[in-house]
Amino acid sequence: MVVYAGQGDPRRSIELLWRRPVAEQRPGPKPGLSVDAIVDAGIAVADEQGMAFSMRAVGERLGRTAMALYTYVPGKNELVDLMYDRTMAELPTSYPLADGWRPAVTRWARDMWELYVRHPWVLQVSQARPVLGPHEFAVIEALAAILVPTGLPGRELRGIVGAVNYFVRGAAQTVAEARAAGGATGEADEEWWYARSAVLMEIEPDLAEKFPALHLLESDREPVDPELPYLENDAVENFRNGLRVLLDGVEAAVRAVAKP
Amino acid sequence: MVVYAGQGDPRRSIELLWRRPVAEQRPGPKPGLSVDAIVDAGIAVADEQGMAFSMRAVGERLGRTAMALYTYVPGKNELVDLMYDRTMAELPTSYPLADGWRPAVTRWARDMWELYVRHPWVLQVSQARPVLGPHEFAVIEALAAILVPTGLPGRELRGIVGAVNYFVRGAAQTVAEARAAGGATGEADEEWWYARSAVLMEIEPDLAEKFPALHLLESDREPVDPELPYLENDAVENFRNGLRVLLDGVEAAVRAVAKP
DNA sequence: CGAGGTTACTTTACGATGTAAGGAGTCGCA
DNA sequence: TGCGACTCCTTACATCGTAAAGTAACCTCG
Repeated sequence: MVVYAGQGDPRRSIELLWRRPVAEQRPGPKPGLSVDAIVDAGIAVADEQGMAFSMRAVGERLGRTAMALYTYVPGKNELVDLMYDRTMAELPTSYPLADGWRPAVTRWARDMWELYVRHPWVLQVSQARPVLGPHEFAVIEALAAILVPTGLPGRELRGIVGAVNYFVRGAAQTVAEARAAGGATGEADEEWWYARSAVLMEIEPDLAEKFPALHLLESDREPVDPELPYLENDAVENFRNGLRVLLDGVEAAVRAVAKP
Repeated sequence: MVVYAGQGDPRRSIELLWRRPVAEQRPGPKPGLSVDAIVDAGIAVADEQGMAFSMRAVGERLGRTAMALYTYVPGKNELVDLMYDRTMAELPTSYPLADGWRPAVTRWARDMWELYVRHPWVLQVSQARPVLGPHEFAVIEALAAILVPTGLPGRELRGIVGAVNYFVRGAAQTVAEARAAGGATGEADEEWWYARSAVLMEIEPDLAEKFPALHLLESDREPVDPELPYLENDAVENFRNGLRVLLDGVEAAVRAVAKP
């Protein structure tokens, strides 16, 4: 389930995201909950159960029914937006530039990647239309602030920011979903892979000849970290090497601007 | 809804994917449907309604009930796997290398990008655990076959293949979801953006000062194609520039191997 | 202090969804 | 001719987001 950013009333959504203070001293019973409490509960539930968490589960965690949430939040979509933005607050808002842009971007990417792995459901919030919350802005600001001093033009910068973003997201998705799928079925990566590749080899024994380049691609594979499961090792390796290549490309662009 | 690759019986899944021929001349009534017909109908419905299509809708398109499908296909997850692999068959299985790897990879990326935009639901099939169908293999084989002749080592190649993949997926997701969200609500990009940015400016007037780098990032924006809606223009621009940067990185790696 | 209106929260209910269970009809082969 | 495998249907269930309406708590104003 990909959740699209606030399709309801834009004003209500944005006021919630930016925490417009609600008028105090209102008639009626004291609120027993708060938007913050609901968002926290939502994140906790989503971390456990993934994006397919239910409003009932969030309510239950707060000792309420699902419908109680609708007093504070217009619907599940908007709650997810709030959860998304609150999650982004876990990241630093700036990175030291003492050693230049490259280590800074690398650290930004690693932090982002770790956040995705920590909160895999975030990967299922639609990227197309930004949530437009304060912390989402801050995260991209942090990356932009690293790259702007390179002197690259806006067009170039947007391409780079996009590419780094896409890359980190994709790389993280690989681990996150590997874990989620394993967790859901209780099946470890190795078992999953083994069961399938065994059947595959039996049904299609000449795979290696049919896809020679792919076979070559899988050569000299060495575990980066023997503690980690199979697919995760792959993902970590791909993240490191892929990011290096990508940043080499950025370096070329930066050099081209520095010495025209 | 992210759909995880075949969590059911591995043998059944893989036999379906590789179209193990079913014994003919079986007792019982003649099958009125076929796996192929169901997969086609599924793709058609998913293209219209997205990944949240229902088994009932697929059945209806074939003049059957939802339950009729379960005779041919174990469940929705497996059907999605089949749809995914069939979709990958739309792509070329090899690219000419006459002009070197770079234009070939560029074309691969563009073809892939267009496929994602054509079938946005494909973006929601989990990447972590491959579907392991013949056409999925063929698509990665095509990319690998372009890059293997560069002489790069396996580790490096995997990083690059991953990065290109992630990048294309991410870039495509941006357009695809922009369209899907617009299509779902009947709301054009411009309206969506306008409604939100107006409220945002009203509530948080000093955005530009709060996020200076972001503000700079948005500078000198020119529509690539005036026919296209707002967000799509962005996406196309980001795709071009991002891919160029990424391939510059690959070029650096290739040169490093060529002349050590 | 008491009435009236507003708010917090609950109960109930509705229309989706994926799919399990079981039955009705159809056909090949003994 | 009948048995058993097969296709397809009907019915049913749990689960989901959330609409509607009711109840009880509480502030404000007379």
